[in-house]
Amino acid sequence: MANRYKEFKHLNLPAIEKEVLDRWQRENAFQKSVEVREGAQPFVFYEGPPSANGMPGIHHVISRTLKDLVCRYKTMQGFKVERKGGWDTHGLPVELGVEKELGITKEDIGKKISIEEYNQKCREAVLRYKDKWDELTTKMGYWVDLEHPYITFTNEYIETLWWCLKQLYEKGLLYKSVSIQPYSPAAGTGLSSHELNQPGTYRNVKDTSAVAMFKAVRNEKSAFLFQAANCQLPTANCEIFFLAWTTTPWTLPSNLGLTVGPNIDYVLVKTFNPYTHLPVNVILAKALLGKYFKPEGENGDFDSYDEKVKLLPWKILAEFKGSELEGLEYEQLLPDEANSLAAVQAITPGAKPWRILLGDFVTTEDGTGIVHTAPAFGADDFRVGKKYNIGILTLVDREGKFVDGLGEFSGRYIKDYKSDPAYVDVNVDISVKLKKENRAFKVEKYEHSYPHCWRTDKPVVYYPLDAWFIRTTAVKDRMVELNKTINWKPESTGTGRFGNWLENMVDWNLSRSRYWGTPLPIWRTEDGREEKCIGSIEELNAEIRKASEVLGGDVNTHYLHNGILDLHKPYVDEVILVSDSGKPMRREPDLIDVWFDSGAMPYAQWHFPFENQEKFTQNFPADFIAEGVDQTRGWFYTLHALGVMLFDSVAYKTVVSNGLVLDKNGNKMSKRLGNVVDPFKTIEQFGADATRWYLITNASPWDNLKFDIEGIKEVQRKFFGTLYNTYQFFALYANVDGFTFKEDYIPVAERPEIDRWILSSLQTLIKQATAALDEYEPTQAGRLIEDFVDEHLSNWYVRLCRRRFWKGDYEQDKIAAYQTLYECLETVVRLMAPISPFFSDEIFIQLNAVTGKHHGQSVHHILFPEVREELIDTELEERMQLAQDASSLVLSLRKKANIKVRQPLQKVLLPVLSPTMEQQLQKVEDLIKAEVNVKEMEYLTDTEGFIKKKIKPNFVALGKKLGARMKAVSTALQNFSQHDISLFEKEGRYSLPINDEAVELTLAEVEITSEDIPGWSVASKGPLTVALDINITPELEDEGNAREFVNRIQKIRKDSGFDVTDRIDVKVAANNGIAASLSKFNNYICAEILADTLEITSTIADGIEIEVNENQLKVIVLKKG
RNA sequence: AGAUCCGUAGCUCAGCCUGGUUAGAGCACUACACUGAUAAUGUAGGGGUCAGCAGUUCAAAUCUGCUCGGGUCUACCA
Repeated sequence: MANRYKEFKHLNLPAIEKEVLDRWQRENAFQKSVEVREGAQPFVFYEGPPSANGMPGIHHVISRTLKDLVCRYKTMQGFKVERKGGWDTHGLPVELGVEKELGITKEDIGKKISIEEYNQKCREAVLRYKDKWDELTTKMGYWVDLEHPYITFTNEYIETLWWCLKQLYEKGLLYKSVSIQPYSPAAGTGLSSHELNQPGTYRNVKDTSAVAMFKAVRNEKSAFLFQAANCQLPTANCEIFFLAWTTTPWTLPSNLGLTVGPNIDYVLVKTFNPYTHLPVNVILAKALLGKYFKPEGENGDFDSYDEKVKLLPWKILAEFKGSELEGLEYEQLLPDEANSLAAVQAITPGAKPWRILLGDFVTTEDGTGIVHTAPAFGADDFRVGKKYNIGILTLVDREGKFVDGLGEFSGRYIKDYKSDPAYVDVNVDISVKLKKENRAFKVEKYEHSYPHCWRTDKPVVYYPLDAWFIRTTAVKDRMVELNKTINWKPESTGTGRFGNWLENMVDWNLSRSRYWGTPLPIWRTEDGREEKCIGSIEELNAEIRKASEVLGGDVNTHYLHNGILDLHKPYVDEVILVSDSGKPMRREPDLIDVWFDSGAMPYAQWHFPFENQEKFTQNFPADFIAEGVDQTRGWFYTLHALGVMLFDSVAYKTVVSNGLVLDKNGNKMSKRLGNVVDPFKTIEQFGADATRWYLITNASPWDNLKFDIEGIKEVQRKFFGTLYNTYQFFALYANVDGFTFKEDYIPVAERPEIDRWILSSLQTLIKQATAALDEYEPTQAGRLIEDFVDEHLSNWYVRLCRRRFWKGDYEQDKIAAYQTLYECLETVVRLMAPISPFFSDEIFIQLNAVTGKHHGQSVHHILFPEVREELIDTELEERMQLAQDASSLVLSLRKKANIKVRQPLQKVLLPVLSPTMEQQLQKVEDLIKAEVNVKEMEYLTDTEGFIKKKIKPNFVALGKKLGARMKAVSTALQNFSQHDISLFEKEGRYSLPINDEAVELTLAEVEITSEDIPGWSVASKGPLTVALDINITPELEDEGNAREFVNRIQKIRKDSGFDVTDRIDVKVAANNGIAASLSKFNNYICAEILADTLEITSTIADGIEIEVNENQLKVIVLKKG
């Protein structure tokens, strides 16, 4: 055991961290922190896998600090906390990165580069920055198992994913359907939302838009409309039309419905068709009348309507809600062979098209408030169409041209996909046709923002594509229910963002048309009648052999010998399986959403159920996970969905979602803006500890953080600097006195007031910090620790106790001081260890190296401090607060009178309002006197006429009782005389007449404070008032001089580099006044400055010039020996 | 467009859940002081329509509604 505490020269956090890191590595500290808890209750943590194909940024440091501190804390709480690292390795960003690097596009795959080579490139690229990530992980002190991470592209991982998929398949939760997705006819491929969100894809374009007229069918349901239109007889003039607007007239042949908003007001309007000038009745949203009709035309003269005058007369015939229109039928707009009822029903048996539907998505911002609905070409359309079973028509092929059976339009491209100079816009032709047929109410160019394919620059369309779905909607209620058991931090994310998301859930579209990812393990016959879902490698290999036997030829010959070695494309696609009826089956070509990869990590990280069954059982569900709030609908969702579907369980019990890291101006960090903060540089410069402390204490994790390097500097200076100094102070004197905590622990009750106070505060801190951490509020915990170190420990305890450490002999009081300060330091570093693991460990080790109080090589192996409730003394903490306040008040009075603290003063007057207050103050009297340098404290109790008092209502206590009478009482109290107040105090109660009614008041319901002591200079804060006697007697002046002189000599000692224990001889030349002071206090001075002699003469030759209260002196200070 | 979080001093934040009468810290700035641990600290000073409007209440930074501004997620539409 060392016998001296290490004394540092400077505080150099990065250097200390490097040493600590080396030690951790040497001693396998992380591994050991898990091992020492062998057999203990596990605390389960899941690491959300990052993707290592990009560089880590500062925002990764915050979420990882959060994860790390919780895990460290729980370890210190006695739990066994394993943390398996992981890597997310599939997905589009990887593919795009590779394509960029190789200078190819998706079309080149299979041509310029084989899928095999392409995927090989992806596999290499995906862990490109793994080293950088590992480095950051290590340097920031994030303890996570980097040796055995799970990697999503491995066969084992994928095998578990397949197992999961098969479970879902067997539960009937996996199905194939169409979904409406962005599709680029020019490129012949679907686009992901990621691709659609590339900059520049949304562009303002001018399209031909048309308000088409859909003719209502007259029947029982629609009778009320025809009645309103005054058409008792079926005449040609009596036609009613629904108006619907579209910016894509090419979708009109595929129209199968019209959607209205149930709560939107619609009107039936009598008017003329502006193109054909035929009288018509039209229906549209009331709110949009102004778009089509001028106010002057309302109730205009229908009989003398002139086609040349552009003013349409119009008249509202009826008004109704959208909900009243539900189910009404209309005539098909552009009937043809390809979109006949027979054709529709051939695709969707039993479909009932051309009806009015209700949909919440309808707005009255544009168009007519009636939405032309073509299920194939819009996600909303598809959804509402499905609900009403109106069928689906896709009259445009994958190249973007009309199919056969549409007469004049067949074969024409809906947009200029071929860059044909002779291209004629089919949308215009459709509009012209409508105009001619009295089926267009308004046709115009319309400018709007429309997405374009980022590769071909051609407009994207929404198009039905085959996709596999997970029927999450089937377990929606259960997911909602279980979500309520999850502890969300902050809570609002769980109930709000996540809760709402669950409420509005749609089935999970799993399909991705890509190359590098987990293949969907489903094989199908060509007619789609038979299919097989594969759930393991073994099963696949068995099926491979079976197919080879049944189908013969060279089917699967490559895979017969060793089985399949890589579950990725292209290999799985070469495998042909055989159906039960003996037909060949090919794999469904899709890959699955990478979110499935990460959502299945609780199972796949252990290769469950093929291995580690017990391990899995012990580690599911997680006690805690944490990621950025942007993962709410990503990882948090997929984990939850799979947990519920596979095991009817939550996947995590607590989830903390942290906010974003913005730059100091509140802008999002991006490479483009050049405001990204390099985490390596930051850690290099300021240390991981200060960075972590700053990130955690500056703002709650879920608030966005405005990252400012100045904030880290402040943390470093203020918190770590103060703590470091406190330790240095301790080490300095403990080494001098040889304190090694070998003496018995002095019972706290036997220690001085101030020791009991700091220990009581320390217990309070432990209690509060523990509570905060238990509630996943590390910000609170950090701030509490900070306050304690700064306010209590350093600026009060150490400041007031300084003398106890360097004065006097090594006996009880001094030992008590050492024991107390030691306990504070050691406890503080244990409390802060989870947040800032390096410096705390260093200090802990240095302390423990001498005292050996703990068995353990690291603060991270021992237990978190436990509160000793019996040491908490609230009264003591309160009176110390009084002492601090009183001192502060006296100092401010000194300041006002311009009397420095070194000048002793005679007396402080303190009016006390109760005996308790007096007792409390008496106990801290010595502390106050020493701190403010006064000789006596006098308590004023009999105060009438001497102290001026003030009374005001205790609003909290009185509010409920008085209610509206509060104001009157408040005014009455304001007018109380000194006599009234003292009467009240004497009686303990007062009867106040308010509005002819007596209001009884007790002392507890008012606050009485002393305000003034006539003739004295006073200061007050709350109930505390102090007055200071500022007379300086000659006696006091002498002492002031002596103290000033001591101060100067101490400075010389320090400047001369003397040791704190060196003895000196002093010679001083002083004029008469000062000389008298010095000689009078000769003994005191010698004791203070450790001088054996203090010689006072009239002159000395050289020596150092000093000034004592405006007197010039010369001194010679000599070190002895 | 919807959901959600945020808006308090020049800056970073507390206080809001549970309403109570002078709205607090720290940083920065100015002056003075203290220091035998201190890169600290103390005292004093300037600095606030608590984003805005309306409501509830004896009383609103705090509760409710609306509006504005910022962020994020989702959707992107006739």
